[in-house]
Amino acid sequence: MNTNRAEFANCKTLKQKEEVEEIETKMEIEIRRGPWTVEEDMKLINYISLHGEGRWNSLSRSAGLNRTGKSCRLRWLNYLRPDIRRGDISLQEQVIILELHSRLGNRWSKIAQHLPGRTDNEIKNYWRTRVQKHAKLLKCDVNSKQFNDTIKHLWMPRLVERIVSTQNVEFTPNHYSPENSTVATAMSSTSSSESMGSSFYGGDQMEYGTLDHVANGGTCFNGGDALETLWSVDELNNWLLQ
DNA sequence: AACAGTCCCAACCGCGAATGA
DNA sequence: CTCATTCGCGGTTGGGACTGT
Repeated sequence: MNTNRAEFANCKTLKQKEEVEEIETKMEIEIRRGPWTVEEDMKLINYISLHGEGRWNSLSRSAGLNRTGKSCRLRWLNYLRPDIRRGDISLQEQVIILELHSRLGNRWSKIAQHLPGRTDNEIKNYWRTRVQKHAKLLKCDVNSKQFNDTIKHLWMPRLVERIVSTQNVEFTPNHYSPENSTVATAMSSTSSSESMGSSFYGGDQMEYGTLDHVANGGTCFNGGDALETLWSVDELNNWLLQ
């Protein structure tokens, strides 16, 4: 025991000191879990504003937070970051989520990259609470071809129709179809932002505008109850039976 | 008003990948 | 190269808010 004490006292490297601190921390302080307090938030914000992100475990200790590095990282990325966008998922964002999910599956962080200010957690929650709810109502699996077709041929066109009409863009039925989509073009006609990359619809070789363009573009619509007001369950079921 | 059921979202957990010693 | 640590992702859960009876 005394030998260890002496070793601790003599340790010189940062790594050694961090290890000692960690041992002492584990012995003396209970790691906090659960909801964050305002005080904890402030500590994290202040520390990151001075020292930047990264090295979350040591950051947690240095900032005087009795939290795991993981917990700090999550709190920062999903809640405290200054560029976080709050509020309902807009209609444009819904279209992007549905489209990207059909291509990428449950790769939430990849999908989130196309939605500035939205976190993977938020998109994941949206999918689970809103989209899966509709699959449940229709009594089909969320990953089934049937449900994917519903999204592709009914849900997305309706969303796009609503976006276009809200933006007062001239709309014809040809503006959106899964096989021949000019949706992004129509939707981005009021947008001033620059195109940033990925093709919007129909696979890698097709060029119908860009998702990022849509995400960044124009007016932001409140889409909170959009799914529920686009159609009734009966209407969906009738469509499925066709 | 009280209770039960459902919804929603912040936070946690486990695992694999990346990085460093 | 190996092992330990850290990071990031996707799945899951707990509990407060909301809604219906």
